[in-house]
Amino acid sequence: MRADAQRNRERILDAAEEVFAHHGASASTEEVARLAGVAIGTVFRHFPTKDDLLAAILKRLLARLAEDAATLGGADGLHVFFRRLVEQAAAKRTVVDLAGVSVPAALSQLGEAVGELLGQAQAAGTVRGDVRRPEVMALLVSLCQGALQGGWDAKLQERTLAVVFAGLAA
Amino acid sequence: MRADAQRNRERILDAAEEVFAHHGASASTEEVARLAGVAIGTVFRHFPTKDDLLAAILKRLLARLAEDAATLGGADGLHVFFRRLVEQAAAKRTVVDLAGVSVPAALSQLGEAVGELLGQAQAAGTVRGDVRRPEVMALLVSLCQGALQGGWDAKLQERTLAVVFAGLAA
DNA sequence: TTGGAAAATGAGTCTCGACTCATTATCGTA
DNA sequence: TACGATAATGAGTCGAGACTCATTTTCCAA
Repeated sequence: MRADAQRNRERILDAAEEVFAHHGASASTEEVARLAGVAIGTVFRHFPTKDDLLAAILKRLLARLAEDAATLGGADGLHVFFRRLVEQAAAKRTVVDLAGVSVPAALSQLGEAVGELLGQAQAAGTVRGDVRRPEVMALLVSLCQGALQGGWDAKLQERTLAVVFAGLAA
Repeated sequence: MRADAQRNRERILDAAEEVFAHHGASASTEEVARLAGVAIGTVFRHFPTKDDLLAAILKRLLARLAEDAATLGGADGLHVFFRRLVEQAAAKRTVVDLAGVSVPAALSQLGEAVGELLGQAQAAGTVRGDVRRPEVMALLVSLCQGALQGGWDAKLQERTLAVVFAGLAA
């Protein structure tokens, strides 16, 4: 791949992340091109359809999250991760808005990272032993959705998470 | 209002509820008109913009939910209501998909009904006393969002709700 | 019954956004 | 450097869907 192509690809991904974070997945490809400083045709050369573009940034984002999760650990790693994700969701629509686009590989990667955190929390006795990964993921997704849509303030977020954490606790 | 106008208004609302439930808020007004058996112009005579139509069915739906909540009560009324709502969310996109449209009056009506259920559950000792209405609403909205998007099966729904109920419990 | 107001009709307009492609520019190799 | 391959450009096509309005139909009060 030629150097300019490589450079533009990165620019487009960065721009797309920014644009979709602010205006949701319904933002136009044209807007992405403008922010990236390339012509619209260039965007479509790299990502033949809008869905391809969405899938690409979603994959990147999920990978980043999984990586983030992997650096955490210990008794309250899971709790920290929950809080961090919910906070981000309120600010950035991206992850949340993209129900339609699927990137199975990236998602399962995140799932494993969360499973790891759950295991550690259970080992430390911070979380009940009979809780399993699927419901933890379900709660995570739900809370992100809710935070985005509801426009929670810090207080409400804390109180809501407190209820969920209590439910997870031993 | 003339009799035919009244009749058509009802038909349109019913059709809209059906259509938006299945295909989400992005379904076309034309589709609604077709199902209602009226011309597209008739829909716009009754609801000048698509948002007006969405707001109208959302208002209806929230009122129905509030009414539903009002018939419940006792120690586990809140729990029953949670479960019922989450189940519906998985089947019908309508309530959930409509983040953008706001119908403050209808929403606060639902809020009060939930508050009432919460009060009763707390009086019965089924729910901790320090839980307040806003976080209960936040959890309700979040779980509906999550259920819709995640396509939960019955098992997962039950396990997820179990965690939340444990968090609410005394 | 009938006249006119209210309502319905649906073909047509308009906007917006995804996507194309002939042309032009840029890169990297020989 | 020169040149062919690769990439970028952006005006233009296309389809979809919200909304309009001149015309026709329906209701109902007198």
